[in-house]
Amino acid sequence: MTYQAFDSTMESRPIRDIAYEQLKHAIITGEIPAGSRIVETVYAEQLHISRTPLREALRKLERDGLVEYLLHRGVVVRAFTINDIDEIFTIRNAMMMLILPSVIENVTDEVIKDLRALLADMDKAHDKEDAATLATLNRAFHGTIEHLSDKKRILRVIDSQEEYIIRFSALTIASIVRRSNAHQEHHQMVDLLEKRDLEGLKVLMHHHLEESKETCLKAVAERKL
Amino acid sequence: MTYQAFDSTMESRPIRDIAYEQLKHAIITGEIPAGSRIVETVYAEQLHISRTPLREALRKLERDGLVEYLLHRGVVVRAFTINDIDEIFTIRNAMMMLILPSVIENVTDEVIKDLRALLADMDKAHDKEDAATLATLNRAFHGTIEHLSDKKRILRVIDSQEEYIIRFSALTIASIVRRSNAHQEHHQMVDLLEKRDLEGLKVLMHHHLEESKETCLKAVAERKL
DNA sequence: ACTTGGTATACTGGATACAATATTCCTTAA
DNA sequence: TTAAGGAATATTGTATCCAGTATACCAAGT
Repeated sequence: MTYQAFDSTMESRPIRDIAYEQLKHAIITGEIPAGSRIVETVYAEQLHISRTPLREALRKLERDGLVEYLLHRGVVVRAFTINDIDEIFTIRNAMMMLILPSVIENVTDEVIKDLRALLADMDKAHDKEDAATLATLNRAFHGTIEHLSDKKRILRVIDSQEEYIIRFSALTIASIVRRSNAHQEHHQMVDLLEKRDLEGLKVLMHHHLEESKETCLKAVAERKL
Repeated sequence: MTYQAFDSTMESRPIRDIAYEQLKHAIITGEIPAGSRIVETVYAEQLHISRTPLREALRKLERDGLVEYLLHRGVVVRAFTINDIDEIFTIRNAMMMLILPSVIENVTDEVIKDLRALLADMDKAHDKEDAATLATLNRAFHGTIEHLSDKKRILRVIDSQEEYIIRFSALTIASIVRRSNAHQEHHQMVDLLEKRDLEGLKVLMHHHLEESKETCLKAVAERKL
């Protein structure tokens, strides 16, 4: 954690949101280990903010389930197991299956073009083995597809898992063989989208996310997290 | 809304949680209509609390997606459409399908006994046409089944929809024919659970929740909400 | 030594005070 | 008359303060 909630350039959003994101990131990356107590005064001081916005951030984290609240004892960071990873991918996969019909419905040639442009960039990053860029582009790619859907609440569920997925995608991308397969699958996705082939896309997407999960679980089992 | 966050008997939990629940309830029931602004000072006064816990409650509601936050302009209650109901039931159904295997795994004869006892009470309420009691027992019944699963995160997703389901179940129970069918299905569920028949339970549960959704959507279409 | 009681300390819970920003409405000049 | 500018107001954003509770520690008695 950078231990600073804002820099000199004025942010256009509340400090609590910045604090929230920093804490969330720090927890997900394990920078603040599971079981740690988050003492309000300590973190408020480290982030150079007062307790009030920090507490509001903690309430959000509480709703996210990242921290546990104990009466008169504040919050502690919740443990994070292999089961969690499994569930997170499972939830994501199930939600994806639910929104795909509306994705197909709403996809336009315009979006296909955008996705192809993204794919071109991803090709480059893939050839250069630029994992960091590839990770970012991957997220953009999936995000673009997902947000074709107008199922707001389902998207909210997906988004609530987003941070984890970002964290984990680094693991899946680290696997060379998985990276190649995933890359191919991304191309196929756009093809199927273009053909408006719902069933094909469902099968492919399900497989794609399952493979990601497996790779990720394997990586974690090998203690790479 | 009762416009009072606590009574004279000391509560053993923070005011913010009480405020959170009251606001959530008021929003879901429509007591605070969609589009309303929630001005902190106004509601703090009505609930006889200060702005601090109220704001923490608002942050939670924000994470729930019940209110929308606008920079320097506070929160407004989000609109609630028929699509939302559709999605809520859809999410619940999908999540249910994901946890059923673990439900079957963890079910014990002890729990079956409890469920049968619940069913007996439900029989009575059903015969007496005591809709209110039936609604409560229904929730207990489903809750008992769901929480047999050890999929913590998936349960969290289900629980996040819980309030809505409670609200809507009043609508489905209002339908006499649906009430009867649902009641029968509940009995069948326990039978299938006892037999550890995963596939049968999946089919039945899926059907059960789909029917509830349809009944609910129909009721809403008839402006009963 | 071990337990018990009490006190000090640390921390959360909640209220209030102050600052910053947005909105409203009125005034004034073209 | 209307548009622009600018107080006045309303409301959020943040900090600080006080009170209440739990925990830790220490001392005294058994």
